[in-house]
Amino acid sequence: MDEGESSTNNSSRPWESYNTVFTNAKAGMEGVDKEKVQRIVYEMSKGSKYFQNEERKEALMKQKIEHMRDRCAKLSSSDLSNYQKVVDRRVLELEATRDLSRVWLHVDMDAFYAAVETLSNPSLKGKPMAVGGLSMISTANYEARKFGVRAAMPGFIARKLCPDLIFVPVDFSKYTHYSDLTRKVFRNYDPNFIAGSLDEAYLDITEVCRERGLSGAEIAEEIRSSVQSETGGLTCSAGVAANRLLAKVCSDINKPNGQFVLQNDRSTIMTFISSLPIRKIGGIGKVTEHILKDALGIKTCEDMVLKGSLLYALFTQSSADFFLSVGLGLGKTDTPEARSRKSISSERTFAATGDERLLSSKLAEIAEMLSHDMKKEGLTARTLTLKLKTASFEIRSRAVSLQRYTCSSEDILKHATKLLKAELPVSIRLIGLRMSQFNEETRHSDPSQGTITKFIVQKDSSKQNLDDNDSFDWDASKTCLSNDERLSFSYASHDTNYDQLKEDVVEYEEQSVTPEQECKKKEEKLQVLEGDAVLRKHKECKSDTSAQKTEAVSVCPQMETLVWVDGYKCNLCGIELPPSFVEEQQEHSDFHLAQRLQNEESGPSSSPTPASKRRILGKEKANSKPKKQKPNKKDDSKHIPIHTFFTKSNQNS
DNA sequence: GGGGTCGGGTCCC
DNA sequence: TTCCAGGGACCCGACCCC
Repeated sequence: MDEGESSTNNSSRPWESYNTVFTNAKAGMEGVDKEKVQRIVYEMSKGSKYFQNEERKEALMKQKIEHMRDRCAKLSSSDLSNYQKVVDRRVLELEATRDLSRVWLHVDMDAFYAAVETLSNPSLKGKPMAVGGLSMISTANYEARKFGVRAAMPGFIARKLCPDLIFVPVDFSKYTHYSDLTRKVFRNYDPNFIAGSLDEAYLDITEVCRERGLSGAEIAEEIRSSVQSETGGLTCSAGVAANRLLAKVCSDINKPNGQFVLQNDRSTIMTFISSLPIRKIGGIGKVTEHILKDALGIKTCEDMVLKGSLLYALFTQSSADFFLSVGLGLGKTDTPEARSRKSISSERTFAATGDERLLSSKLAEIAEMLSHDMKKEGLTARTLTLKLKTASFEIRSRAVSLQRYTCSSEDILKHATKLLKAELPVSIRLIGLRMSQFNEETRHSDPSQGTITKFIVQKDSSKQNLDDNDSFDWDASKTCLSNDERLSFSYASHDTNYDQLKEDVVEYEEQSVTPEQECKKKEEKLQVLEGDAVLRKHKECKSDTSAQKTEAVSVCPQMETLVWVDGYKCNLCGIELPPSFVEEQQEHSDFHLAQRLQNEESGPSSSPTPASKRRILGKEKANSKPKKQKPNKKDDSKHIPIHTFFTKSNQNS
């Protein structure tokens, strides 16, 4: 690109400075006439609202870069030498963490969605094809990529680039099915493999290499070949390296249907890294690349170390640390802790409108979708965020934290409407709703509950045809947890729940609530205690008041003894757990025992307290609460490197 | 000053 | 003809309250 040039330049080739993600080199796009693609994308975008917004963003980025250059220029040599000392110390510290004992493999399916579609419709073979629609493409096959068509490109531009392009609508159920097949293969090599998405995974193949006396390359060959045969022809690419960051870079090198192995040897890694463009690193996107290149002259990973003092001078410590570790070829080598979802959202794009009635009906639709998804996952949350994209592509978000956890579409819509009304009048093309700040107590019992829920869903649904192993593992990989991890996690949470329960009882006694609030609270309590499985049952009964009462009593037994009817059905609350779920059944029995103890101790009126309410309550109690481990902001458990980089705040400048 | 919250931004698939 | 998605994570600065 023409770095110094403004987006409003008078060049005879204005498209050259119109940088979109579509012009980046991607696998399969080597022979593409880049300039032609760039020109067509530019011509089709020019003057549009989208284009104007891109220009606005570009201008902001340039401003940021200028600002950084200024600050760079103001650094004295003594500043720099001080920062260099910091770098030297950090290099030593980071080097000390280098672990060359592991062998990581990153598998990435080749043009996954497109390949699946071709598999189910062989007539598409050899023809340029894209999965998606005229507004957006999810992925394109390699024939289409030759024309410059690629993922995240609007379909109407793709069609211009490739008039014969065939569009196939997205069908996630199909991709999930094939993804499951690949995961069956991965599990044989690493039962705790990390699923990055439907089409990629990280496997720690250290043990399998050692046990079978095979090299990483041989295992990679074997896995790729198994994936191909198990799926009936889907190909994938693999990268093998000492850590996940490098393995991911490697899997892209010989794409498609190839592999690349980077030896676990420091000097080999340093050589590899030395010329590696920073954009190849996961987490360094378009913006970060430009900032590093244009403001600091950093183009390769090696430059990150060479210009370390500038990085520590201009960026926050965590960003600088990440850059430096990239420069040293370091990455995660551990199998990460469980990663649970932090938010759930739903959004829809439509033809821009300022019509209040239309917008409110869209809002209601989205609230309904979100509520449905939350109920499906047994989640309740208390922070609602409204996202709007205006007709001019400006993105706004407005959030509100509620008094209590909810998942009801009425609650969501009520608060979302307030947020939206405050923004009107405005022409909007997208509305999104997100719920976050989940009920933590529920969250702690989530891991095993996911499995339980699955069981119940399967039992309830005659349409389900997945076998148990498949669906369980699909769940596990979604939350990045192995079955073992889920169990241990669940056990750990058990005591917490009981302690929590006792505290909630005490706190509840200090409040007065309306019957309606009590009902809602009961709903939360049920989740705290038993997870979404019982909640589901409870909700089913909710429409019928008398049934609800019966249910509420049945889940709060006093002194009965638990018996597993037919080996799987709890006589006390009716929850169903397969006989093979020995530990879950035991855990469930423990729950009833705890409940009995609690009832004996505090009497029957118990209900949780919303977090906000708890804060208002006596500090003593709040403090005595077992503190949940708050994830460290620089937590190493993240297994997918996603970073956003911020410069240090503008101190006195 | 620390923690919580909100809003904007970046990145990934 | 059609005119730039949707879901999720994380980071940071600013602001507010205690």
